[in-house]
Amino acid sequence: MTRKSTSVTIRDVARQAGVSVATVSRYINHNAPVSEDVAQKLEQVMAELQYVPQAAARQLATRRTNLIGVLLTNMDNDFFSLLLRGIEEVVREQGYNLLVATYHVSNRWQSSLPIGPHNVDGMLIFADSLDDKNLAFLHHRDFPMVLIHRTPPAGLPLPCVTIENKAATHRLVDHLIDVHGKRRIILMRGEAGQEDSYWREIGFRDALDAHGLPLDPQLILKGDFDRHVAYQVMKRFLEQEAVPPFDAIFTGDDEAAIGVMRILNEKGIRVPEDVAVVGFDDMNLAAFLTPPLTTVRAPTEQVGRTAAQQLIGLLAKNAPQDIILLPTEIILRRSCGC
Amino acid sequence: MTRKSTSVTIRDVARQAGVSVATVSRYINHNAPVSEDVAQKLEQVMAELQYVPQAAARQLATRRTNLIGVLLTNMDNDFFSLLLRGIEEVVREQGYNLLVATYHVSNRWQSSLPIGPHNVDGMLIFADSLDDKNLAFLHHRDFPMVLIHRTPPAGLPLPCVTIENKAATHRLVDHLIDVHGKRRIILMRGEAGQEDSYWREIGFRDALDAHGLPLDPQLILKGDFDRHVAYQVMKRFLEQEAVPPFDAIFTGDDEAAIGVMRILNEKGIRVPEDVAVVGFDDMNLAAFLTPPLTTVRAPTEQVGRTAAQQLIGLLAKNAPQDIILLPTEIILRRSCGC
DNA sequence: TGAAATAATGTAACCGGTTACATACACACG
DNA sequence: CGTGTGTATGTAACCGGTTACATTATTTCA
Repeated sequence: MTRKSTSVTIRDVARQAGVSVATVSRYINHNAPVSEDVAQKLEQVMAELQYVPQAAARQLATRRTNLIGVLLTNMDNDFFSLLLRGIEEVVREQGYNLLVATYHVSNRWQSSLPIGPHNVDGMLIFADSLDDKNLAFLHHRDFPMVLIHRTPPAGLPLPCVTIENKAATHRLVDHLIDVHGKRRIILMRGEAGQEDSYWREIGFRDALDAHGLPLDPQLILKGDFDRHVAYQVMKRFLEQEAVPPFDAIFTGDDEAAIGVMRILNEKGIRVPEDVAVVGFDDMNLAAFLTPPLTTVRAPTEQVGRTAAQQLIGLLAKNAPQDIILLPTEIILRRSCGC
Repeated sequence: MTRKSTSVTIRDVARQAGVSVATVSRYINHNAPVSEDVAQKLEQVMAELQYVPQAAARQLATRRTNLIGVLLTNMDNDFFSLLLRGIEEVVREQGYNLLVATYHVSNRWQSSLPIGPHNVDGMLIFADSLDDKNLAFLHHRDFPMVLIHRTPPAGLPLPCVTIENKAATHRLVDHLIDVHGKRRIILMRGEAGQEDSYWREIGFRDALDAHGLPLDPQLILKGDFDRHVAYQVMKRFLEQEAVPPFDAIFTGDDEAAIGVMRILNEKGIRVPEDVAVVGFDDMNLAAFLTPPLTTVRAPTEQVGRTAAQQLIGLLAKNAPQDIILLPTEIILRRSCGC
């Protein structure tokens, strides 16, 4: 019994069942009628031989991979757990498989993309994981893509799914000013170039403008959406010679809020009595911080689901919606003084 | 310019460069020397044509997919964010791509596995995502697999990576008894059949035995490693006619601890003054709960990395270590009374 | 100087599916 | 009874790479 080493092929099945490979293929894919007795015979033979079609061969022949790619900037955040959950759910329901990779614009050393037309049928692209040049190239090749938490660059009509950042931040800052009487609010930015960070800043500035409040450049810090960075930056801010007066902090996102609240606590500055702190995202932790964090709820799982649906629609040649802006909602907890 | 619709192939490159496809293939894979001038010409032509080899064709020819599969039970937990992070890091470094799927023993309706030998070169299997029958079948086919948070069933010498559950739980319960004088400790189990849950229970019982304490069956609850389930179960427990006395709760994992602490808070039962609460995992949240949660730190990201390394070792025909038990560490915080 | 070894390249079979096209057969209809 | 229509099936080309084997040119060495 010197088996040919490799696995059982469609030809083995065909031979065993006494039919041609075409008939087997047709039966497997249900794309042509097969007589009842042949069907039964095939069913039996396939079970007996434990036959499973080789994905690569099928992909080569059909020029479809049945794979959806997801490109993330990194996975260093519980945020991605939610996003992936939403994506995975839809992808699985629709009979696709999921290829996950990380990549970042700044990865100059990486020659080629881990996923792309050679690999997957379509691709979800998170934020700055891919630069405009690559984006343009792939779009020119008619490669189906949906952007997540990023709007398309000028001239590239790519569908995208993101969240409402500006108005929510505006309202949150309004709340700090109107309800709690705050006047000197620190703005903590996310990573440079990050779109969420950009729109949150615009919302922040608009709110200040609307109340005729100036934005003191000394009160602009850079938290990078990272708790450790935020901790260090805030520490340095507080340990300056002359600390500018401030009565509230918009931390950019919840991760940064965690770092900020820790250093405030270490310095004996009370939240919310001495200073109000607000975040963005409403991640799992937010409600459990001390005090519970006032923030903006981002429907991250829903973003994942929606983006996956859009992409799979694209693959079925459905015209996509250009831009989907999912609504966000202010969550008032203790940390702002409420 | 009526292009043949599909993408540029290795034959296009060969023609354009005036060499044979074999030479192109050799140059791309660096598995045979190519003269300097041909190399330069190819470099130029490939850049010009933006050539990227088709993964499916290569997979078919080499019978390697360059893909690692991960099978999870679900993604409803920040736990998986950490696990995937560790896995992804190693997989990327080693030049593989990552296919993520969810599956569960109980999914009877799903006919075939989303990932397997037809799909990937090897596979990481988390806990109960795959049943013994499938496991045995795949192992019989010499399919490279590594189990995560699960030891192999009898007779199947599969490598596995998991954490030290029993001793850590034992020490944690010791601590409750010895340091804080607890005598009536509630045991909250995880999902039935889950191996972590099993060993934690063993550790729990051993600790009680070692102190000559009986385990009151009334104090055994089922939290399913889920905050909502734990909340409801604990609620029902507290709303019984005659609530059995208790002075501490081992919640099984941190997720359950969250649910338990919430209902205790609602009922006006103080932690740790009235009752001590301890968890397991030390997830991101644990340190931020009120009070901060005493728990066991599980090196989840490290588990992911290690499992991925083992699997990739297997693919390179390295003999794997049979069972890798990563150490855990007790983290004492406020919730136990410390 | 000629035989043998070495280096660079080409030819064509092969991986395991899908599918266009051909074929064979049954049945209906004028 | 010949022709037409429809159904079930087979044959073989094709998808786009890899690689065994053959071939040619160049160098080495007895």
